[in-house]
Amino acid sequence: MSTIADVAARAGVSKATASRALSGRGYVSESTRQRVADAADELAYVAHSSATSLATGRTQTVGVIMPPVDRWYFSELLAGIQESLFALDYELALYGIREGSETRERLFDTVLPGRRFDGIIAVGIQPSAQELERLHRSERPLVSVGPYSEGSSAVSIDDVAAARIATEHLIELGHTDIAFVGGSSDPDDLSFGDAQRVEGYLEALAAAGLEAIARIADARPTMPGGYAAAVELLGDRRGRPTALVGVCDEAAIGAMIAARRLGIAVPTELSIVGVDDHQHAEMFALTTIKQSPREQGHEAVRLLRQQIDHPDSPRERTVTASALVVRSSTAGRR
Amino acid sequence: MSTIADVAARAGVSKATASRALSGRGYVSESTRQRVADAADELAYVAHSSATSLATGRTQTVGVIMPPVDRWYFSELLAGIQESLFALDYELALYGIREGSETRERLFDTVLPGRRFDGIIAVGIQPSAQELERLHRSERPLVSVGPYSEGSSAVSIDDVAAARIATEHLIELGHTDIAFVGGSSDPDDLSFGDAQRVEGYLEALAAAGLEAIARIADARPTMPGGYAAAVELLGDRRGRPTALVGVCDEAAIGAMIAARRLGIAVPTELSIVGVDDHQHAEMFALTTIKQSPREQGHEAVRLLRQQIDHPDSPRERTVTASALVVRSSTAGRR
DNA sequence: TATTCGTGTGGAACCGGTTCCTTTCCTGCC
DNA sequence: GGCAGGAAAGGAACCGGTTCCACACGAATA
Repeated sequence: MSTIADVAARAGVSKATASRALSGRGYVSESTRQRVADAADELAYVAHSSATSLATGRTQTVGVIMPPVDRWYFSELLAGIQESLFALDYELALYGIREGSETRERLFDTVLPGRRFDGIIAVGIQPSAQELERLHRSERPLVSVGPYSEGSSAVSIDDVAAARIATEHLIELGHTDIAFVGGSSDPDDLSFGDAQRVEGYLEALAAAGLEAIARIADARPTMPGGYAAAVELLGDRRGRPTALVGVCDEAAIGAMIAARRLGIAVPTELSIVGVDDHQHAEMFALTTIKQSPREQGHEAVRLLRQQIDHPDSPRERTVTASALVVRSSTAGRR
Repeated sequence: MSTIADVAARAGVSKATASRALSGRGYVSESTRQRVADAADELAYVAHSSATSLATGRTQTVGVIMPPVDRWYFSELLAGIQESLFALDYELALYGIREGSETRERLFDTVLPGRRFDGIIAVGIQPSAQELERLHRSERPLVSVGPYSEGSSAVSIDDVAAARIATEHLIELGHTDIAFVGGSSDPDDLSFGDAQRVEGYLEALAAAGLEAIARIADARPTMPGGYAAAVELLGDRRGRPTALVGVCDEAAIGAMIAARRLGIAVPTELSIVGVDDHQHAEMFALTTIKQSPREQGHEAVRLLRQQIDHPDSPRERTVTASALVVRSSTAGRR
C-alpha cells in the first residue's frame, strides 16, 4: 500500500503539497495538482483513514446503537440510515444491544469513548442518566430515534397519537369492546414506543368514557406473539371483543390469522387495526397507521449532520406524522 | 479527553512505560503498573482507536458487506456476526449493497481499501473477478457467506441440497406435479443461494424422471411475493399442482395463505414445503428445511479470526447441514 | 572482582496523514 | 523603482499511540 509520501515523491513535490493537491484545500497550481493526481492514480493511492482521522480529529464514522434488527421497523430504519450515511461518505459502525445485558455497560464505558465517532444515533434506547452524561461529556452529537431526552436531537413518531388514532377509528365505527394486543405485564419487556402505544390506546378509551373496558393482552410484538395472544383472547365466544388494536402490524396480522383459524370473520365479526404499515399490511388488507421508518432514518442522519457541521445549532426534535390507512380489516359494529 | 501523555505525567512515568503498563506487554514493575492504572482510572482515560491502529496497523474492525437486512435470513445472520464480533472486541462496519448499483463500485474502489479493516465478511455477494483481485491484493482476510470463491474461506449452506431434499420429500409422498415458487426469469434478480435452490429442485425432479413437469413461478422471496405467485399458479383449478416448494419460508407461507383464501386445503389438497425454518414456520406448521443463519454468523467470524490470527493457515470452507423438519403442511397425494 | 544477564525505565523514532509557518517569486499599484 | 500582497511550495510540527534501542541497576555467575 502506498502512502502520500510515495505519491509526493513520484510527483516530485513535498508531502504538504501532495496533501493539498488531493484534498483541494490551499494553493496548488493546476499543473502540479494534475501531476499529483496522476501519481496517485498510478499508485492506486487511497488515504489511510486512521491517519487522516488522527490528524483531523474527524473519523467520518457514525456509531449506531440499535436493538436486534429482526423487526421490520428496525430493518427499514437501518436501511434508511445506511443509505443516507453512505451518500454522505460516512461509515456506519453498528452496535446491537440487548436490554439489560452487561454488553451495554461495556459499550458505554469503553467502546463509544474509544472510537471517536463524529456522531451517534441511538435507536429505541432510553439511556440512563449516567450513560447520557457520558455521552454528553464526550461532546459528540447525538440523535435519538424514538425516545426523546432533553439536550439531544431526536426523531420520533408520536406513538401515543398513533395508537390513539387507531383506537378512535374503532370507536367511531361503533365498537365498545376493544382489546389491545401486545402489552406486557413486565414493562422492561416493552420497548419505549410500544409502551407509548399502550398509553395512546388507553387515552382514546378514556376520552370516549370507555376506560372500564380496557383489556390488554400480553404479547411479543411479533406475528407469533399476536397469534398466541389472540387465540387466548378470542377463544371465549361469549366475552370476546369485537375489535382489536395491535401494538404493531406484525402482532395485528398474527391476530388476524388466529381469527381466521377460529372461524371468526374479519371484519364482519372482528375488526383489527395495526400500527406501522408494514410491507405485509397490504396483502392482509390491514387497516393501519402508516409510519415511514426508512424516512425516519434519513431524517435522523440529517439532524446528526446538522449538528456535526454546526455544533452550536439548536437541538431539534422531528415528530413524523402518522396517517390512518383504511383497508378492509375494519368495519362497523353489527 | 485525556491522552496517554496525561496519564504518564500523572503517574510520574514516561509515555513508553505507561503504554506498556496499560497493555501488559513488556517489563513493568507491579507497583508502577498499579500507579499507571490508577492514573488512567482517575482521568477516565480511553485510548484513541485511530492512534492505536495507526501505530499497530490493526484496526480491530471488520467490514461486513450484505444485502438489505429486510429478510429474516440476513437479519439473523447479522445478529450472529454481531454477537461474535462484540465478544471478541471487534467493531463492525456495515455496508449495505444493492445489486448492480454504482455504490458498489465506490465501495470496492475507495471505501474498502481506505479503511484498513482487519478482515471482511461478504454475504451473498458474488464479487467480480476484478473486485476479488482488489480484495486479495489488499491482503486482508476475507470470508464469504453463501457463494464460494477460490482462495477465500467461506461458510455456506448447501442450497442445492436443501431444495433437493425438500423436493424429494414431496416426491416420496407421491406427488408428481410439483411447482417451485420463487424463481425469476431475470437471473440478476435472484440472489446466489436462491438460484442454487432452483437448481436443487430441478435435480430432484430429474432424478425421479419428472423433469418434464418442472414449473417455476416468478416471485420475490417474500411473503407477498409468494402470495401473488401462488394466486396465479393455483387459480386454474384444472392445471393446478398438488405440491409446492417455496424458495424460502416467507414465499412458502405467502403461498399457504393464498391457498387458504382460494379455499384449497393444506395439506390435503396441496402440500407446501419451504426452506429456512423461519421464526414463523412453526406457527404455520410449515414443513421446511432448517437453516441456522445465526450460527452461520458465528462460524463466519470464527473463520475470519482464524485467518487474522494465523494468516498462513489454509482457507476453509464450512458447509452447514440442512435437516428436514416435518410439520403439517405436507401430506401424501390423495 | 569482572562479566553476564534479567528487569525496569526513558528517549526517540515511527505510523501516515494535515496544517501552520516561512520563504520565494511574481504581479500590480503608488 | 520600491513595496504590498497574493500565489505556490516546502520544512517541520503535530495528532496519540507503540515499540525499538540504549542505559542503569542489582543479582547471579565465572
